[in-house]
Amino acid sequence: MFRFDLSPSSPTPIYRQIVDQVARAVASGSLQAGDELPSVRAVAQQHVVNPMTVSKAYALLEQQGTIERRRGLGMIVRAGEASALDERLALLQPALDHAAAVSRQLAITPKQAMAALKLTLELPNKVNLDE
Amino acid sequence: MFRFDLSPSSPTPIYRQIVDQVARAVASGSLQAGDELPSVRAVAQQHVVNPMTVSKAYALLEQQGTIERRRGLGMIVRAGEASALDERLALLQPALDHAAAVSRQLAITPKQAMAALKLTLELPNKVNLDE
DNA sequence: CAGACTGTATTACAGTAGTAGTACAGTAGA
DNA sequence: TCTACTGTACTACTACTGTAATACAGTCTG
Repeated sequence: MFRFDLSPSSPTPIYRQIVDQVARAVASGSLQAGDELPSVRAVAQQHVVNPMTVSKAYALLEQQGTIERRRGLGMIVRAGEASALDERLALLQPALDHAAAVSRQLAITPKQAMAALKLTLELPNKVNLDE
Repeated sequence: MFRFDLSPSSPTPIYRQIVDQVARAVASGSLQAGDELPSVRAVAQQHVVNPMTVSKAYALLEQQGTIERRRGLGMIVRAGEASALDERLALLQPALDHAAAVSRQLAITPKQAMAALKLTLELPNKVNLDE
């Protein structure tokens, strides 16, 4: 069962985080057509958010054709295949653009920024706050 | 004269972007005590935002002791010295954490993500959207 | 059928961010 | 003094995000 990683302190709204994470999971192949997503109530309870917030995200995803909402049954993924690497990289690009802009603003050299990212990427056990 | 790089499409509120960018510029030494910041009206006009939004950011910065607001004269930086590298890296860390989380969600390997960041960092002429 | 789950609808509210427009007060220079 | 800049105050508004509580409708299982 898919697991969301929601960060209330992020400037990105909760519902947006849900939508983005499902989109990414589909792009990466973690989620495939036919997979089930956790129920509105389960997500709301687990992440201590209002069910309507989760429902709003799922409504958007349904609108995009990514999932199908089934009253009484829950959500099912409808999207097709995982994306190629270049498409996935395009989805990563905004985050990289931001990190690059911030490092420039901080007068951090590319080399230093790269070293820091390398550490961040290689510490999967570290609790990373998403978004 | 300091130049802001504001992105209306970012989830980060405009006033927050202003505050963050001044903080980063001070940390990097780009802005030093005694430097002047552009006026509320100039920033508002240039970036097509309401002057009160800019004023709000400046008010926060004054509250933090980073700047001094002078009616009729404009803003002056009051903060002290640039930060050491490790402090600057700490300011970059949230952006790296996010990029790392997104790359994981997209099943992009560390090597691929690093290569993409390298390209992003080395294209200063590219129009990077901040935040 | 009852119970336990599923998603939805509804209403009203609160907080945050941002806005428009106007006027006031302060500063500096001609 | 006038002009052109400076920041602020104020009011009311809009848009967005998220919430609480409740009840309804749908599905499945024992």
